[in-house]
Amino acid sequence: MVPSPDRQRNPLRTRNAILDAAASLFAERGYAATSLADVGARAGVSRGAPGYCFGSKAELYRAVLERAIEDVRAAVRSGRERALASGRPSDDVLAGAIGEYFDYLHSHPEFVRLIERAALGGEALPDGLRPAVYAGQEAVAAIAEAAGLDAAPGSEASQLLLTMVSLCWFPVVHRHTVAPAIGVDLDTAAGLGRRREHIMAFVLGGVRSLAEAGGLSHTGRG
Amino acid sequence: MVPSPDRQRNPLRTRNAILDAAASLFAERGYAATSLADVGARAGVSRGAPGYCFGSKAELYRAVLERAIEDVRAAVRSGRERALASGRPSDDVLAGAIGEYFDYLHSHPEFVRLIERAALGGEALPDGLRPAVYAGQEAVAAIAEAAGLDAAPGSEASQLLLTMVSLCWFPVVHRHTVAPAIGVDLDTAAGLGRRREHIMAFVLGGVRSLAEAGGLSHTGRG
DNA sequence: CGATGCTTGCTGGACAGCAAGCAAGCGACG
DNA sequence: CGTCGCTTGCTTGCTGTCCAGCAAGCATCG
Repeated sequence: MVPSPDRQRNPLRTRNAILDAAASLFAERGYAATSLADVGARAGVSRGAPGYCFGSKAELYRAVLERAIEDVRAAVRSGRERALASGRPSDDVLAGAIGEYFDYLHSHPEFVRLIERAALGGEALPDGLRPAVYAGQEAVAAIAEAAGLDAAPGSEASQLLLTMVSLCWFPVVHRHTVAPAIGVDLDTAAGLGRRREHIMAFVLGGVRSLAEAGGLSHTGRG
Repeated sequence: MVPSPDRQRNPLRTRNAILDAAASLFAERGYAATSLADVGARAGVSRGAPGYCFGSKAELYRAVLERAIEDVRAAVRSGRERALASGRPSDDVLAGAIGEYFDYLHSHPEFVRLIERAALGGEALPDGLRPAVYAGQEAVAAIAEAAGLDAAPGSEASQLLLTMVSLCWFPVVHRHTVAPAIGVDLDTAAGLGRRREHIMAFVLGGVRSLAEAGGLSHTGRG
């Protein structure tokens, strides 16, 4: 790697370039199929720079995961605050949350792939996922507020959140495999929008039906 | 690999042993992180046998995927036939289909992981997935019958099936990651059962609500 | 029935290519 | 000049592929 003359020394910039490159490559190809040389090339640094900056490949992977999870945690928090500030009816807030989450995942497919691969495991140690738990708990609290449910672990709010996450997550991963095989188009903006609407309508309908049937503390609008 | 004296020559048995071993290893560790020597060891054959029987690693992977998809296609077909023969009300059939699919995936986590990795792609060519399309179309037809909907591509039946698949699929993959972070227990039989019930109730509620709101041709019971 | 010659299933050594990690080197900055 | 950030040459271990060889079966012949 010939150092271009205009490039100043900038450790932080290098570090972030390597993190970006590694994140995209790990997401695309997986941990085992990505070499440190590939990462260096995409980051515009030398073959050895990733190893130098992060000590080892495993450590680089950990750092990538940590940053990704911290990012999504920040997104959850900001979304929650916006929802709280809006003062809208709970059904609207719930619908808004679903739509926002759906859009967030579809504009960060790299994040989804990364986490998906980590969850499949085996390729490398998925430690350093501690912050993920906090992100999850914050999300449960947010959704419980929105739907007017109890936020305890194992509660209906948890189940509801898992349902929302499942529905928003799947189309990102299986956009080009299961979805077209089933006959759902997710390649066009229109198709994606239809899926989005379906999920929102479906979840709201399901919540309403659960509330009626199970006598939940769902407060409807308020 | 010392050939055990009792082991007779048996090409089919060897081939299947290699396919089994490769399927479990690819599912556990991914394509790139699995060596042909590992496959041979787990299959109880020599290091060179996988390469000899399948020509190349990529070809072995293709064969593994093909068999897995063929298996699930058979399962879909048999489930559909059983549902048709039962003559039960459509809501019951729908609920039964969801429950069966949920159980099928949870008793074949290896299949889920395999397909998930293939969908994430990049690791290897996900060709030979043509049979998957047929399986998908058969499943749409089945679900359309069950819910009394139109089975055309892009129809509500497709959307509904994708919803069912998403909900049943996700807990298998994220059983030890997202689910516990959110506070949903999927490790005990009781927790898994709760999730199962939640999904079934939720989908039925959603379908009913869609039918009421959108004026769908959902025929309720019949 | 036994011997013979060929096919086929499978083994394990050889080899080339690649990737991670190490360390010496080198230019820039303080 | 010393330190820091990074590069580059090299080592070492692993992996896919090729291939020569061996042994089990099978058919044909004596």
